[in-house]
Amino acid sequence: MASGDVKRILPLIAQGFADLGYRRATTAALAERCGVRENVLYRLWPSKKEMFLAAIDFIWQSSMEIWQEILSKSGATGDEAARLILEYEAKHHGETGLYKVIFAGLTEAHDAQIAGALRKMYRSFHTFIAEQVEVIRRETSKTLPAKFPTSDLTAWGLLGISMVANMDMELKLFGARERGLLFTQIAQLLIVPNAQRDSKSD
Amino acid sequence: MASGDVKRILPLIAQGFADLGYRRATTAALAERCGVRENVLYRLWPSKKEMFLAAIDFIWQSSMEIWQEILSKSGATGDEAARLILEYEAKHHGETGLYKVIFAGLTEAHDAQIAGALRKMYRSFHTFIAEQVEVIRRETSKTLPAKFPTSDLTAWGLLGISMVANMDMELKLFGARERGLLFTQIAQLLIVPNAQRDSKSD
DNA sequence: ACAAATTGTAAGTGTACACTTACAAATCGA
DNA sequence: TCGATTTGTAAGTGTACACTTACAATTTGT
Repeated sequence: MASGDVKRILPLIAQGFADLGYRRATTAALAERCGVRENVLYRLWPSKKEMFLAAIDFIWQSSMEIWQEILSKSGATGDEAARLILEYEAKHHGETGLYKVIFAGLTEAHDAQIAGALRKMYRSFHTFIAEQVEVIRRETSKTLPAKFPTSDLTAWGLLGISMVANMDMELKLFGARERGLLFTQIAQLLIVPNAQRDSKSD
Repeated sequence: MASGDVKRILPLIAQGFADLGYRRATTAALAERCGVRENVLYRLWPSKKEMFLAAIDFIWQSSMEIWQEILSKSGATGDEAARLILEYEAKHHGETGLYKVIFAGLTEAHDAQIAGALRKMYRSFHTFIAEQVEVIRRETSKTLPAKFPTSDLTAWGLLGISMVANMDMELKLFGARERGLLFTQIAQLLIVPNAQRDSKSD
């Protein structure tokens, strides 16, 4: 039955798009990775584009599940949870292929459907992060300085950090050490106002 | 003569890649935009890839020239200069097609030459920004708090901010207003430690 | 057990693309 | 002015790709 096949095949399709990008992920290549013939894929989706849209959705859901799990494991919410997610991202960043697919999708963003799918995904992503920032700020309960960015804006900034981190993995710009610092030092600075509490004049 | 032609044609090629991305920018489409036949392009460059590499270089140089000009206009260096560049980026962001080409290149990063060209470009970009951050920090001459990111790290963070800003332009994620704040509030926070000097308890 | 729907295999089809060839028109160097 | 090089035009070529068709092998419902 179709739905069973989709469950087995979709992850492989998604990985294919993540590895190869949209254009290089030919239907033949995708089929081979799945161990089926091309027409089998076309029985599950009407076109390559539809396969890609399904892949975006799948990868997004996978990423989300991982984060949710991290959140639920670290006694409910809070600073600790955020730290765990950041640590996880610093280490396993890009493992799900989320950003690879985003990069692939960006060059196909002239297509309204693909742009829409990416937008939807990225906005959920943003909302999720902004919520975490909110939680942390409520807990630390310091009054925010004037002109300190809203958690909304901060979340976009954090997404930006993730973008360079992933570009680094793609292009080898700086390396794992600095990538880690990006997720800890810079992220801290954006999230809580008192990251600079121990101000020493050396 | 060839070199004259390159001067006229290369900007159009670059714009073509920026508009269409690597794969969709077919040699036929590029030729038409330049008002010449395909084989004329192949008399200037041996392959499409070589055209793309030339385009990367051209766009990078154009961007650099703009920034240098801004710097030289605003009485030497300093906070003012940085503010001007940030303001310029907030307004004209993506006009040169720099980021579009980066996005296009990222999906072709499996090719060692293209990856190399992007890496080189991005590293120069980073060096330039890091230098500006350095200058500003020296001028404000406040002792940096412990664990405050180095100007090097900060520069990567700022590049990340630019990335989301450009993704926004591509996908319409948030809009011009927040894009502006990204370049002012968030950037300020990363560059100087005392962005939160007027801490008011509302 | 047997017709009907589903799955697997293999071979196309049309087209779009990177890149080439052939050759006429113009330009240039002497 | 004339041979040689450069420039412009037009028409290919081979191939890789999205997508299809035909049909045999299975599975399924009754």
